[in-house]
Amino acid sequence: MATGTSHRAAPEHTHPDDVPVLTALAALADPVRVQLVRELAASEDWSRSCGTFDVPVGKAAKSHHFAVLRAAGLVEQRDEGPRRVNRLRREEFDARFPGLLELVLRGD
Amino acid sequence: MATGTSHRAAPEHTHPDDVPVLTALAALADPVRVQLVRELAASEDWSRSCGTFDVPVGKAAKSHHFAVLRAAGLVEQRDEGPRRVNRLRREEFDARFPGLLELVLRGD
DNA sequence: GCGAGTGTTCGATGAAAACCATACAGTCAC
DNA sequence: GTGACTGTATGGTTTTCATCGAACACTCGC
Repeated sequence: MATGTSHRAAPEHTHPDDVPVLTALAALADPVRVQLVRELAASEDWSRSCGTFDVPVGKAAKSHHFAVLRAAGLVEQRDEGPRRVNRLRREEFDARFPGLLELVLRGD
Repeated sequence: MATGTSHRAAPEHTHPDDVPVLTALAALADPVRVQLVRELAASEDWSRSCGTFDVPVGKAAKSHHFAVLRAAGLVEQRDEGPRRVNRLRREEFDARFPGLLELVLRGD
């Protein structure tokens, strides 16, 4: 086998270009996911693993929310040893849905 | 009693400025409501009563959806005789959530 | 007043989604 | 290998929301 050996299934990603508007809106219409996105936006790319996010739900639910964000083209994930680190797809998502991310990050 | 007599309760409106982001996103994360907003955007202000929108739900559900849109600051309503006519709050909503409405109207 | 037309409210139902606890699958250090 | 750690998958509960049918309220023309 080649180098970079990982026997774990790579997470499935969806590019923002392939995401319907309704999917993007539904993904962002949840307080927990918005909090994840905001924390992620305030961090360096690939600096945060899923477990480091402080949201008031169990880890199973957290994992589910990350899957939703991935499917909405908002988050990219990569395996780094035992943990899965994240990156907010700022530019790609912004190119597809101009202003939307900024709106969510701005807050109230 | 003064002129313009209406014994019907005026619909409660919420100004976009008082709408949380999550409420706005949740309101627009529904296919029926998006269709209503799009049809409304393609019509003149105050030209369409609730019944004239062609969505695949009964009138009870339709009434509910209009209430949600009102609460999200997206729609303004006024009673005109027996019917309730609508207006999309384009500028006010756009001032509060720049780009969001345009995003939804653009479609996919 | 009466009847037709329009829209809201109420109660109930069904579907979707969030959530948890548990069990499982990798990765790493030892 | 064993054990600690991290995240995913599964099964089941709870909550939320869209929907409908029926009843109600209001307006208007007759």
